[in-house]
Amino acid sequence: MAETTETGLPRAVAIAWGMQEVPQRGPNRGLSHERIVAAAIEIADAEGLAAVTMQAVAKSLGFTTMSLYRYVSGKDELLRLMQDAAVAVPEKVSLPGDWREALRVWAGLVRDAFHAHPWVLGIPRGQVSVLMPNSVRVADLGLAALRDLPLADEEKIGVILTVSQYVTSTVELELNLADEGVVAVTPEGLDLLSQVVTPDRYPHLAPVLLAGNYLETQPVATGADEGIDAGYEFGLELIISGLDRRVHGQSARGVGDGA
Amino acid sequence: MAETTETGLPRAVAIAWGMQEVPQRGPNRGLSHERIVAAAIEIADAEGLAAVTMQAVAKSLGFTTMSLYRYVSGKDELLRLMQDAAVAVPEKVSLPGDWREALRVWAGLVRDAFHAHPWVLGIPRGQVSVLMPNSVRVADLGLAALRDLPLADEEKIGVILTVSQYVTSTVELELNLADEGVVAVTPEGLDLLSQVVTPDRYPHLAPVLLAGNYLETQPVATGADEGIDAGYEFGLELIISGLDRRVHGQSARGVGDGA
DNA sequence: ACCTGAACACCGTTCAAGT
DNA sequence: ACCTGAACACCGTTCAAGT
Repeated sequence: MAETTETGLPRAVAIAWGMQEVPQRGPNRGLSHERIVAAAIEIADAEGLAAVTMQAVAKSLGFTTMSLYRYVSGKDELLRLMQDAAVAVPEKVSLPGDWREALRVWAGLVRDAFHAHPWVLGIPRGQVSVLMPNSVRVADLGLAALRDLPLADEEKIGVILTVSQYVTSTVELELNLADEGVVAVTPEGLDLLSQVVTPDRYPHLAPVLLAGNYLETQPVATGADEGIDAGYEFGLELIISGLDRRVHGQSARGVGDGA
Repeated sequence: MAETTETGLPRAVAIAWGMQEVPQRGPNRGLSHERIVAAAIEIADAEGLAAVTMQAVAKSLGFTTMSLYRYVSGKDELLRLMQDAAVAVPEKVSLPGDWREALRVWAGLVRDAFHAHPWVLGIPRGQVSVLMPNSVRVADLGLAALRDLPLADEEKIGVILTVSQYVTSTVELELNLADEGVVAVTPEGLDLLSQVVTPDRYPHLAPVLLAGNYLETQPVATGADEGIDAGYEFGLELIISGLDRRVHGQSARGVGDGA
């Protein structure tokens, strides 16, 4: 459904790759896709995604709101461009030789990008394109990390999708907790809650909640990042471990070679 | 930061558990939290999240927009209540004895819930509470699936977080592709793209893209669900496999120290 | 007490007009 | 050609007023 240009690509993709030429010739007071996206990102970094309105972006550039529409078909398109620009990864990246370590580094790069621009996670979904420049770059790096693994291309892509999805949702959860604040639950609140989260209705969770292990596991409470990072690594290692096992041929099928 | 009621719980949590009493006595023409949330969900199911405006919800109930504000502090709170109500899981669920199979079933329940109300994924983040009724229910079931596993409570919670996060992002990706449509890329578009996604700049991805394996792996193109489901199961099995290995005492890090 | 009516500030987007 | 000005339809939310 994404509007396709005469080039056969979604407009945002064409723009991001610099293929959507701005006609030129005329006054040209200096507006461009790049400047618009950069201004929008600056606002998002400073004041959050909600502050990114067409009027605010235009104003910060010294233009009227409507001038933006000559470069961007609407706010949706601007958001897509912002999203891709924000998940940039360092120009030079050297990945370790061991695929497990390389995958950890790669996951860390993705995670860092989200930490640098957390508002990316607030962009309405259904607007991500795997064909945008930075998505392509990240995918390429991911495949590089798995270079030596005896897997089919489709499987490698499956792995990097799984890992990047995992990283995404981990950061998302992290941010949710950070501003929702488990702190919002006072001891009295917990007391009240335990009247309704009873062992007979929630036999497995109730004991954990009462022991304080449920909310404590949701980090932030301590203010330290330890809990968060531990949770992040826990899941990542689960995936890596599962992949390791699969590669060594001892999944459900059977036990393989002794290599 | 979430506004806390005098009960010591976030307002949305109190409402969802039925602890936020509506004062009563007076005209009372029949509005209630439940009816408002149900009406909003009906609109979201039929026309998408964007169609859920305070005015639309009120109108569908035959009330004025402002009447809603007596029950709900604002749209944010309404969205939180909708979210929790939407991820409901069947009343009676029997999980298989084997934890691997139980985890698969559990993940499937979560996945079904998102499929039934895909707009849930469009709700702005930072508004999820793990203390809402259905979240608690789902967590309880997840712990039930892991009942017999020799893991600490914190670790079990880590596992169900990892799995539910994975399921969430899988469905999200799936929906993105469904309405973004890889179809939007014509053969000419792919041609154009290959001029910029070159083997020298993207050594690992370019060959895959040219072979058609990149976009094909992103399903939908075929219209069949096979690709999607295969991708979903691939990642899930990776996690389960990793967990299995961990439980059996041989993590990826210490491959050397045999079982 | 519950609900309404009118109003406010703001948003994305259009269109015709200026240079 | 690029940009502006005025205007439109819509949104969430407020406040004082009705019953």
